[in-house]
This record gives sequence, C-alpha cells and structure tokens, in this order.
Amino acid sequence: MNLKELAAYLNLSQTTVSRALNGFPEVSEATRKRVAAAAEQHNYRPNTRAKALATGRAMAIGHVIPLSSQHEMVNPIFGDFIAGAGESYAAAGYDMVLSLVEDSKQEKAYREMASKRNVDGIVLHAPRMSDPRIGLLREIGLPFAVHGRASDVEGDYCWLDVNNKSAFERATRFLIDLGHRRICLVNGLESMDFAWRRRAGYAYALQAAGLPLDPALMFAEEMTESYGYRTVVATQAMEDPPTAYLVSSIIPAMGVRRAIEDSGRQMGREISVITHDDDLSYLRNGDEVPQFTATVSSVQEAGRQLANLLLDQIRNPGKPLPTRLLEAQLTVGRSTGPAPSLR
Amino acid sequence: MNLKELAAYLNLSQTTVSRALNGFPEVSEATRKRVAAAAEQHNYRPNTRAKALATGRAMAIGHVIPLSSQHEMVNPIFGDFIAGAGESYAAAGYDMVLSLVEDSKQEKAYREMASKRNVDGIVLHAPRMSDPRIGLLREIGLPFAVHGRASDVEGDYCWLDVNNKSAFERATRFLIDLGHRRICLVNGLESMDFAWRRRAGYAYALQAAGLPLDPALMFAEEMTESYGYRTVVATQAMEDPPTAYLVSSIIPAMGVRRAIEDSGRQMGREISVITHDDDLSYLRNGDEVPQFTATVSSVQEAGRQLANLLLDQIRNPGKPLPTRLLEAQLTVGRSTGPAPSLR
DNA sequence: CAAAGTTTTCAAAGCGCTTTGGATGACAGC
DNA sequence: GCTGTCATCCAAAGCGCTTTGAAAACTTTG
Repeated sequence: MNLKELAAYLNLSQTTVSRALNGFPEVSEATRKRVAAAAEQHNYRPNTRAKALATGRAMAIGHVIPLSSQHEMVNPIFGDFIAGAGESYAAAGYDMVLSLVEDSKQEKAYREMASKRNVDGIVLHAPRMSDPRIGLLREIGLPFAVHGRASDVEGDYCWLDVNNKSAFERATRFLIDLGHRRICLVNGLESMDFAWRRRAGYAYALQAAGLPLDPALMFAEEMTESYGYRTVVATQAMEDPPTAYLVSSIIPAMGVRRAIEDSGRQMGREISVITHDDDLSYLRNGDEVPQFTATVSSVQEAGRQLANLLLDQIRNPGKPLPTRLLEAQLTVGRSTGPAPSLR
Repeated sequence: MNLKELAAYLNLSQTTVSRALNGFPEVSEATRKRVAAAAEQHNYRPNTRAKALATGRAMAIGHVIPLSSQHEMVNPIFGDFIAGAGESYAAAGYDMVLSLVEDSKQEKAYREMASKRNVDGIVLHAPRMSDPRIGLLREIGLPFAVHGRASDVEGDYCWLDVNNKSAFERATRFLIDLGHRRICLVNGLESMDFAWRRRAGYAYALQAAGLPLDPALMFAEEMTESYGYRTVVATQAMEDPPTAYLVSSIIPAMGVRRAIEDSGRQMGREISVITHDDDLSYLRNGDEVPQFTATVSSVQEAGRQLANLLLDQIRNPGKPLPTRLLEAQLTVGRSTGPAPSLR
C-alpha cells in the first residue's frame, strides 16, 4: 500500500493524506481521523527511500566501526555502546547504519557515507591522538559526534567523553594512600586517546606523590584477557615486583586476577587491583559487593547521551556544538587492600 | 555533485552517464573512460536514496537485535557476529541497518522494516523454540535468514546454525570417557533454541552411557560471568557434588573457573570444565595451549557465511532456500582431566 | 446578497536516479 | 541511391513521497 493507493481509497488527494499523516494544521480534524484510521487499517507506512529523497533527510545515523586489521577484533565495548545509542535513535525515529571498516579504508568510508547521502550524521568511534578523521569530517560537512576526544585537534567539535585522566589519577592516588609504591599500569593501546589520558592521570598522581615513573611498569596493548594474564606473570617475575595493578578494562582485569590466583596469592591481599569498568551488561562487576575496585562509567549510557547530542546538533544546525564530560565513579570492591609491609 | 550536474559538465545526457557508470554495453569505451574519470575527479557517488527509489533495491540488510528488557543485556556474541556479517555486506556493496528492539516490540519492528522498505532482507537473531517471528517474516514476504534454527517451526527457511546437539553430546561423552559421572550443565536460557539443543545433546550422551539425568545438575540462565560463579558455589555445596561442568559460553566459564579457584582447587584436576567457545575476538581461549577444553565455532565466521546466504537468496529469488550446519571443533585444553577416584 | 475572508482540498512540480523506447549517424549490402 | 544493421546516444517517464501555489467550499461581514 502506497500513498497513491491510500489516497485513491479515501477519495482524497495525496497532498491531503500526506499532510494529515504528518500533522499539518490545514487538514480538518474529521478527515485527519479518517485518514489515520485507514492508514492504520491498511498498515500503511511511508516508503523511507521516497521520503528521504523528497525531504532531503535520511533519518539515519552512520557509525563507522574501525576493524583493526592487525588485531582482527571488535571492541567489546561496542555492543553496549550501540545498544545505548540505538535506544536514543529509536525514540527519535532514526535508523542506525553500520559500516565495519578496516583502518586503512576509513577515509574512503566517511567520504562515501557523505556523498551517498544515506545518513544525516556520523558517530566517530575510538578517536586517536590528533585524529585526522575529525578534520576530514569537518571538511565533509556532515554533522558528527565523537565518542571520546582527540588531543591536539584544534577547533570545536561535538564530543562526549569520560574524564579518563581524573579517573585514573584518583585511582592511582587511592592505591598510593593504601601504601602502594610500585603500581603497574595495564593500559590500552596508547595511540588511542583515552589510553593516553589515562596514562597522564596515572603519571600525574605518581609525580604528585613524589614517586618515580618506572617505564618497566607501564604497559599498553590491545585489551584482551590474556594480555592481563601475561602482564602479571611478567611483572611478578621482576626483582621488585609491583604490589598493585591499575587496569584499563574489566576484560584484562580478569586475566590479571587469573594470574594472581594461579600464583597462589589472593587479589585484595598480597596484590591490589583497580580496573576501569565500562559496566558491560554481560560482565557485571560482581553481584552485591563489587569484585573489583573500579572506576565505573556506563558505556551504554554514553551511547545514549552521545546519540542525543548528535540528534540535537542535526535538529538545530546553527547552535554551538555540544560537548559533555562524564565523571567516572570510584567504587570500592574486594580487589584492593593495604600494601603488604615492606620486607 | 549529482548526476545532472555531472552530465551537464560532460555535455552528455544523464542516461549515458548513468549507463557508463553502471557498466551497460551501449556506451563506447571512450566515453565510458571519460565519464569514469570525471566522476572520480569530482568524487561523484550516486545518491543512495534516489537510486534505491528508482531501482526498488535498498542495498541494505536489516538486523533486529532483541534487547531483553528484563535482563537489559546485549548478547556479547553480537559484536563479533556483526563484524563477520559486515565484511560480507561491504564486499557486496550492501549497508547494514540495525534496530535494537525490546522483546515486546519485535513484531512491530519487523513489520515496519518491511513496509518502510528500507532494507532488502532481514537477519533474525537468537531464535527461540517454535519462534513466531519466522512465520511472521514469511508472511511479510521479505527475504530473511536465521542465525540458528527454531525447532517446531515447519516449512523451509534460510538458516545457518552450529550443530549444538552434536557438539554437546561429544563434549559430554568426552567427560564420561574421562570417568566423570556427575556432570553439571551450565546452560543458557532454554527458551533459546540453541540452549535447548545443547541440553538435548547432553541428555542424549548421558542416557547412552546409562547415566541418570539429574535435574539438580542442570541450570539455565542468562550467560553472565557471575552465573557461572554462583552455579559452581551452589553445586559444590551439594552432598554429592559434580566433578565436571559443561558450560555454554566462555563468559560463564570464566566465572566457573573463578569459583573453582576461590575454593582452593584447580581446574583440570579436581574439577573438569568444558565450555562452548564462540571464538570471540577479545576473549580468546588462551594463547598457545587453550585454557579451556572447548567446543569451538567462530561466530564471526558464522556472520560472514549467513550474510552470504542471505545475499544469495536476494540475488536469486527463485532458488530453494539455502541452509548450513557448521560442526564445532572439540579442542582439548587444560581444563579437563580424569575424574578424581571415588572416595 | 455580493464581497471578502477562512478553511479545506487539490494538481503539479520536484527530489536524483534508472530505464524504456526511440533518434541519430555510420557503414555495409543490394 | 536506398534500405537495413549496428553502435551510440538521448528525451522523457516513473519510483513514492513532500511541498508550493492555487482552487474550491464554506463563513463571515457590510
């Protein structure tokens, strides 16, 4: 059933039917009701493609997901982020279109999305330091929003980020206050902007406490479970091993815990662990008492909010670009305790 | 730059330019080259919406992701599946459009996708036993493909599934052969078709070995880490506790391992564990020697293949509906060993 | 009761593309 | 020279919707 048929069925013009359905004032209440009823009855829904062509609005948002070809992995955060964003889009009547794109083809993907005109806006994931994609998107002229920020990129753009620096600074200070002096950073890839900021927070807290920054205790890799495991095994073999670990995600944190327990020690006693927790739906941090002491920030909520920022921007083109900085909660669980007294 | 402008620039008709770009034979090689060069130079890309309207093909596939409102979780498998499917779509020039929909609104979502005509096909996720959505999609008449199968649904439809029954039957037999008699099933929600089949495989192997089916050893819940943990704690408190666990996903398996180690025992010695492993990119099962003995089947590969089945179906409408059954590999890791001799 | 306003409805153009059904030359064959 | 055949190219219609500008129907007013 299309508009023409529906109009014919109702003995009305397409114009009137269209206006009735889209809530224009110049249609009498009586016919509006009649039209609505008929549309409902015949399960009529305007053809998106035609509507998009006529209005110039695609009613869809594009997400370009980087698929690192080296690592062949999808960021596990991604599912939850999408779930949050999807909720906002659904509420606003937008669709979400996804492109999974290898790193090297990113620029092409963005340009294509813009010139194919099948989205009204783009969400940029996993920004790197001085990420060139931001300049690219600005040049393309399509509204966009960044999940995270990119240091060294000047000019305004719309972003939403967790205050990674402050979170890791507080977490580090918390460990220092517990008496830990050798704190190992199990970070994500530091080409990623968030990882770089976390490292900055960690370094700042150490320096503020007059503690040295030991490169041998700072790691940066793709955040897998086995990365956490390997790192603990390696560092515990040092002559002056760390007594605490600061981990970038709950997934490597699980590997960290496994390594600690494999070695016959107990997390929270001999060795303390703090992790960042994205509050992933399938990896909740314990049931009542959190397993890990953690800096918590829901990535699903981030998705929800970032989507709304982008939609606002699309609806009010003139307005200044919105940004939002979320603070992570430092939540105490069972993985931290006072540093074992020096031997 | 649109077609009209490009044609004007080239002093050609829109027809000729369109045909040149789409590889029709009735265009001389010389003009084809000239057109291609100009298109490239001006970064021309046909407007998807207009193209879709004109051709009747949307060049997009819809995925309706169920968001269980009770559990508020996104299946962690989903990210990898999408990555695989996205690869196939990209290769074929298709977009992927996602709808995250609450369970109760599923029917509406499917109908809407169909009547809005913004996708050429649909992928159905997480089928349940006798899933009504299959009948619905058949009625709607849009090509679709199911990731999994639905028991008790008659008639043909396009699906791709792992042979869950055989995988769990083999895994159970493997444990029985190692001398285990009390084997605990840590299954996913059994309203899901895959979980039901896994249970059938487990039951079949036990019965074939003349072992009783103990309802107290069979669990079925949403597959979280803490579910695995809780289940082990609860069952080890029994007077005749299980010596082996058969787990439905690597995520609860991590909880199972944690509980075992928390109790001071060692996985693979006192207690054996086999898990299904979807080969998630961020939760690889160990580096060289697998941590867990597992029934392995890559969900990313499943996504890739299922997408291709659907695309084939769309391209060749008459053909019989393709189906594919993948066999999981039973891979031996460090989590299984002979049953401790009876005390 | 005609003129002027208001409300309600409509015909037709346009969004950017594909595709049908010619038109135009060039060239060979009779 | 005329017809038939190719090889190229094109004008125009159509996809299903929105939207402009105008007409019709109905009310109000002097």
